[in-house]
Amino acid sequence: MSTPDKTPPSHFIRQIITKDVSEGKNGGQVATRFPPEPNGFLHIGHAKSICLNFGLASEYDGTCNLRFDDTNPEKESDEYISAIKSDVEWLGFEWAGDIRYASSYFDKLHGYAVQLIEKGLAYVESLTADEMREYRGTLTEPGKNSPYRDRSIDENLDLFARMKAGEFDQGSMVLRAKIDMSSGNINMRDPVIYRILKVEHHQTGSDWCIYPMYDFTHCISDAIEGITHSVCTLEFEAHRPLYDWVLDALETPSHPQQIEFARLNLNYTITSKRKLKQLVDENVVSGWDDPRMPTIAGLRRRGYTSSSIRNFCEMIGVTKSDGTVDMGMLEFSIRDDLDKNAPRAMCVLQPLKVVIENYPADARETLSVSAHPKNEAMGVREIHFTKELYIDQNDFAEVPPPKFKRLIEGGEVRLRGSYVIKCNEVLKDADGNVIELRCSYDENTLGKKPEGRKVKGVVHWVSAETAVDAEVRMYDRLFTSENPDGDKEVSFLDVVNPESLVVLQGCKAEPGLAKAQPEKPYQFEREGYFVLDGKDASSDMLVFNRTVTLRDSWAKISG
RNA sequence: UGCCGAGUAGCUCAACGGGUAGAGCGCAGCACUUUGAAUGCUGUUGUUGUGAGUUCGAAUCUCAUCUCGGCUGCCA
Repeated sequence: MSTPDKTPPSHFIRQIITKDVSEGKNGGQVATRFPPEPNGFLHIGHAKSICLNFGLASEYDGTCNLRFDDTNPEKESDEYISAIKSDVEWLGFEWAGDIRYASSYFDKLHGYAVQLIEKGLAYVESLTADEMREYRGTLTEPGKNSPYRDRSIDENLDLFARMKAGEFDQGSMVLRAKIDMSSGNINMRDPVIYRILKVEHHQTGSDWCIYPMYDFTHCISDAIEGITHSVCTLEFEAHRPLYDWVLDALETPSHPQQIEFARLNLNYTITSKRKLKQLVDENVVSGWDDPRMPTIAGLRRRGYTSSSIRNFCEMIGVTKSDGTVDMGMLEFSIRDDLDKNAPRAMCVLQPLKVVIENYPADARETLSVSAHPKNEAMGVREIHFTKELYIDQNDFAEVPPPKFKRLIEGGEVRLRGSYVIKCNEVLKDADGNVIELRCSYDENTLGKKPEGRKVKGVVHWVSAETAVDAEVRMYDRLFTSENPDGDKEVSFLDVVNPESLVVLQGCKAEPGLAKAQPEKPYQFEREGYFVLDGKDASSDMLVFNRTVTLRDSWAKISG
């Protein structure tokens, strides 16, 4: 990516912070946080938030905390915590100090809840969940006060203490903030702030049987950590009045400012942790890190680089309008990166044998080919020219379509980095399938244009003698629908692309590819960008994942 | 028939003390080319959701109206 002296474009959050800093608000400091719930893997939408929060912190010379918002032990687990940590690190960000956990504030949170009760601003509710729903009213009708709303402070204190002590059954009581049952904002209709959950917590074990709700926890956690700008997504907009209410009601160390931005939507993909989990649980994909998943782990295994993802996040901007980004943008950002940084290699995906009739059977020439056409610093690689070669089946046509410029019977083509060959004869099997091409090479065309004619086509190839076998996994978008989630009649599970993974066996790779490493991408010339699979490749079997194809204007011409 | 938010090129975004709209992606064409890639050049599309008003002048200010999104978990 070309980034010289390019200041990042401003957006509304940068403007707010710039203004705050210049006015000396918060002592001119900036402190943000990225607060995932450990209930699934992070996805590309989280990457946007991570880049925003950590990016803002570093731009303003501030800090960004990584805090697990772990207030619902029923859905959370430790395995997600470690996955999230490594995703954030891989993206290239460093959190300030130790990792934070909302659960480590449980004592303080409990104290604040007691403080709220003492101020007459919270009460213990004994209505059932169903009754509470009825009392809450609807979007167009106000709610009505609970008969338990006016319990005395002492009674509330006693009841809350006994909730904490485990005297009551799960679901029998909750602690509610006493705000306004007629508010137009349903979040303000006496929201629940503590519930009984007789569940072990992955961090605090069996210390607690009551757990604070998000709205109560998040703002206080931010305040405890001295967060200055609490950046979150649009769906929390209606929660902001509650965020502010809690902090105004309590004597907290600070009062951060919540700012909402539009979450990322990408076409042809889903960014819902719940649905992503469903794909994993129902074995539609091989796991959270399946290369087709829009998770950070999946993109990483697929061959995306962290810088391409960071770049993408900068490219799409930050606003309050809820739009859908074209997949093409993500693909642009990875191609842009890999075109510059991935060494080139040749790999024949669907081999077709080629025999050079005028080349001696026992000869072998070693050719030095540059690893990158525009970057000599990347060095050279060695490939071999021998009597028997492979080219791709797609690069030969018995009946060429219009404008076809690869190999045809009687025609010539350049073998990339090598000689021009001519196809003299086509051999077929009993079913009429082309199984071998008998060709001749022009010995005067190595590094030279052929004399007296023009050869337009260039084709990738490999020596049958020195090529190494490989499995290549051709990945494509996971869904056939632009908006897999958009149709209420059709489940996203029904629009999974059956060709999102096509496994090619018996591919022939140039010998240097035997030393491929995970996360070290290559461009397979004329095919796309590929990377060794980090999980399934072994010392005796190369397995490559296709990250993305090359731009393909031929596909547009040929349909 | 509530509250909140958003509506600028196909997509993502700029234009922020009012002066008839720009970029990236995409797309098209040309050049170059031992990747039908990359690169370079050129070009493309907008009655700034709509209708009024203020003004010499409005994407920017005012009013009205329409459309879309979020909100009725003891989820986050």
